Amino acid sequence: MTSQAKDVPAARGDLFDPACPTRRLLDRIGTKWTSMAVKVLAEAAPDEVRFAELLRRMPGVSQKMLSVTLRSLVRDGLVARRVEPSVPPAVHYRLTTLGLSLETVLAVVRDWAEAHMAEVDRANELDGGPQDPPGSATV
Amino acid sequence: MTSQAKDVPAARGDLFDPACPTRRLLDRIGTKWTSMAVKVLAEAAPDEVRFAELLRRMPGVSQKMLSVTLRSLVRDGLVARRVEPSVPPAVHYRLTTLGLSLETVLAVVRDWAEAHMAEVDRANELDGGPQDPPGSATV
DNA sequence: CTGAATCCTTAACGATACTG
DNA sequence: CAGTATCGTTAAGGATTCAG
Repeated sequence: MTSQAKDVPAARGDLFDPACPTRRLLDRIGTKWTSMAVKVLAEAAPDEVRFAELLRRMPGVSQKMLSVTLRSLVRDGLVARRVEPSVPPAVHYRLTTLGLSLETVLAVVRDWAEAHMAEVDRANELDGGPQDPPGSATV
Repeated sequence: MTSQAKDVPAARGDLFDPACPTRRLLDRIGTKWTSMAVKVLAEAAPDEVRFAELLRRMPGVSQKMLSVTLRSLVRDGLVARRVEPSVPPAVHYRLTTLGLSLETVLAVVRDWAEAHMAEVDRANELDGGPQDPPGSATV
């Protein structure tokens, strides 16, 4: 649908490319439950975690969203899915090597967030708050 | 201001909190143009970059989205905005110290993306393609 | 030049109900 | 137990227009 444009400049670096890997990665880890799922699976690693268990360890997630999230992760090769042929069926999930390496990245994101998001919050409060900080040309 | 709640379970880790800093950070850098804006500003640092220059260095972005993106970044204290009182006005942007530290995180994300997104793509192709890879316990 | 305001389309997300 | 299907809401994002 969108791939047969005439020329698609692509300009300077591939970072501006619509197929920029960074952009696409951010699209994935930016979805609401992906990072949490990866974290929970990483904490359990190398053990597997069952669907219902993930549901329990991810407060707020619905079955649908967990299902959608896991399917994406499996499709991306970040999570492995193993079905135990019993009744009722038991499905186990675990991070692949690739998924584990991604967890490392998410850990960096987490560290920054825990270290600096309070600062971000403060900046926001000053902006919307009663204050009129000197030097702010709010106009 | 947010500290006088009754108990706020906070359960295991604050990572499951709806106000989880990681989740909120991902919401921000997950927006389409934020990471690119930060990257461009980081490349130019410590120099400032004007609005029109950013527009040029971020192919595909519209004036509206650049404006929205920059406003968010400024609100979050990640970017500083300086207005030169001339006609027509010239507005300069630069990363704050906080913004520069975030760029470090984004660099990690970028590195992983460039190193591993091809693998993710391959996993997706195998999934939707004609192949039935040996050893994949898809069941 | 720099931005804000408006309209529209798309997709993520949540709630719910149903199936093997 | 582990999903899928459907529906409705919401918000991100793009195109365009107007203004200081």
